[in-house]
Amino acid sequence: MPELPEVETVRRGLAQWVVGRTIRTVDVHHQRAVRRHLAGAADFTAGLIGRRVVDTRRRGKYLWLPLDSGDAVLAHLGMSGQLLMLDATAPAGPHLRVSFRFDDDGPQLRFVDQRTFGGLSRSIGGAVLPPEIAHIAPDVLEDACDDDVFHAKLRRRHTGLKRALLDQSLISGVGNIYADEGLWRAKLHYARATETMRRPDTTRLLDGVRSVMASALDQGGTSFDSLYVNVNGESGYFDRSLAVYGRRDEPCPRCGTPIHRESFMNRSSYLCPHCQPRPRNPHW
DNA sequence: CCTGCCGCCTGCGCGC
DNA sequence: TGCGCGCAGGCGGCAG
Repeated sequence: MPELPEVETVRRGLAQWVVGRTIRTVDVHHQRAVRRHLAGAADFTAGLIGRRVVDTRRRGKYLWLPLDSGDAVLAHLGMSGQLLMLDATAPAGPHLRVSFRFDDDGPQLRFVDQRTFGGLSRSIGGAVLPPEIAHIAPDVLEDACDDDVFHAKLRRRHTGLKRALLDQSLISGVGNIYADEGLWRAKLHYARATETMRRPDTTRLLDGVRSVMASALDQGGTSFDSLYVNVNGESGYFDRSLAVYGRRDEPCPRCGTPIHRESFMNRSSYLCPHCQPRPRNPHW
């Protein structure tokens, strides 16, 4: 499940493999992969051929490849999307959605996505910041992410803390896994009413999210010696760095209390019932 | 305007 | 063995 560290790992891989190369052909193998390109697959492709990739950028879980035309290839990996660099002779595989060939006949860029929640589009004039993601707030690792601004927005909300953390228009890059991990590090409960957050609470929360993401990034960013642009959440840090996510009944690394799994927002939330006590006035 | 819920997808693992 | 179901979950759209 790609969240910010995984997407950033992919972006770094792409920076090595595609910047400076010119697109020769683009094949859309599955229409759903370009559904966000409203003008259709043919239009998506037409504006890419002959264009040179000049950079790689990311905000939150979105990444984009600015082109020399001023447009950009905008990508979201969804639940299961991968951007892979593969030799032309590599087999297509059942989940191949879009493939890019370059005019140097070098490794191809392939968008592979089992569950098809992800997708690509061509963002018109989106090289600097695609207008399609104007509603996405700066992510937790950006300089543009102002902690005071986030705190003020949080206090104006009337909802639970985890819901707010997952709202990409408030702060971006955080998904279910890093939300749970960040809340655990900050010793905060997911149902804490956002309007009751004090500045030190917000500081702890942001510290928690940033630190867990930083260590994930450290451990995810080690495998660029092959053509494979790592997006697979199962590899590397996934098992080692997580304190609570997916660890029901295992001891809390801090206090030993068995981790709880609770259903919240129709998904799993993992927490330590001792370190993260339920607030007196929870906001579900 | 704000909040919260639904639908979109596929593969895996479990219980009967 | 096989079938059905729950689960994984990000996000756009929309209802209230």
